[in-house]
Amino acid sequence: MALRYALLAALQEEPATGYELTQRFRTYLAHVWNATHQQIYRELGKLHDEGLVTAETIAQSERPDRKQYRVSEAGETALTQWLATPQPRPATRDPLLVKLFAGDNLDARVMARELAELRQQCEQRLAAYREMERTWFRDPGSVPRRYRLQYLALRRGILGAQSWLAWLDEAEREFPSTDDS
Amino acid sequence: MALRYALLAALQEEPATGYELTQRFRTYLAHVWNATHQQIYRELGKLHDEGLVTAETIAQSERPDRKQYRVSEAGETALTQWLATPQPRPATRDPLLVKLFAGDNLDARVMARELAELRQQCEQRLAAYREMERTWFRDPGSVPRRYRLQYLALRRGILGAQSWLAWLDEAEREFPSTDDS
DNA sequence: ACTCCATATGCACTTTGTTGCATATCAAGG
DNA sequence: CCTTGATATGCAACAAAGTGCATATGGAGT
Repeated sequence: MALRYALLAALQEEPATGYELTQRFRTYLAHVWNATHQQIYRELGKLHDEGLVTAETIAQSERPDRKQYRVSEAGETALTQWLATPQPRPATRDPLLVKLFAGDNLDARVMARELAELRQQCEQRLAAYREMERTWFRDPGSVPRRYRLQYLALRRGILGAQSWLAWLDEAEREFPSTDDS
Repeated sequence: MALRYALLAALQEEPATGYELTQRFRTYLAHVWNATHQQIYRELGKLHDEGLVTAETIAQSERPDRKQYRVSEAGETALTQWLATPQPRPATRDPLLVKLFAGDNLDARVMARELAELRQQCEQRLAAYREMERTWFRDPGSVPRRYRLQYLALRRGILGAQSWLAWLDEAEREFPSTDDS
């Protein structure tokens, strides 16, 4: 359900094509809502059928045609309504933690490698978030509200990554890395 | 995919009925993998069809029959194999953060209420985790490995909840609660 | 020449999770 | 007496997300 509203919100910031939206979801929306291009195109089609967005085809020589979408009035109404509805928290489902419940069948070296990979991923993400923080939100007080809210989402990404790193510090004591990378 | 392995891991700790498993998933597995009883029964059926678990029907007077499942050898093999396979991290999809990207359409009072609810939820969960910590893991060093790993999962729950509370401290500055509860 | 990558859009199939409903018994409380 | 809640198991329909594949062009690198 929320994908469509993520799309509407993104389109409201600026009209875009499916391709551009895909890029936004990969970059500065990755810590908020993940979606593939297939999912995005599919949902944009539905949104269009339901009249929540309008489409404009832009012909290009040298490149495939682009379809630019923008939010319709009905779309804005739908978005506003959804915003006012409290959303249930997403359920936790983490395969890594599931593994911890397998006890004796769990190989410590395999696990250590998986933890190392996770650490790398977290560090990379954290670095990317820090980079965004530096470039766009150097002085969060002077930023207009719209972007201050986005900064809050980014802050969540940062705090989330940090909390995973803190957990990894504990987990790596149980699964010491053999360090044969 | 991971649900079945969560079931196998849980059954390996101790054979159980779908009903008992449902209770475990609701209590001390809630911070690891969420599943409803419908999902659990369905997956147990598949697991049985595939020979990864065996079932024993226990007739009860006064109560509906129970079907107790236990992991078969094939099941243990499948579990071990899965454990050795690195699992991709679950993608972030958070409707609350999506809302932050809607900018001007987002009502501050509505948001403040949603944050308050989230805070309550986090605090409740944290208290529940702390309780588990106290009752089962008072001295983590003296606990056998199998349960030390479960404690690690619990630690993740605790750190996760704390990191959300830290974020809420920041978010509530942007959406001050009117405190008319 | 050939391959890879970016641009640009999509369909079809499968898996996974959600939601509503169904059934049967017993104990406890109003 | 009647309802609610715990015990105990499931089916069916639907929604959401994942995976594989398809197509078309142009530029850059080997």
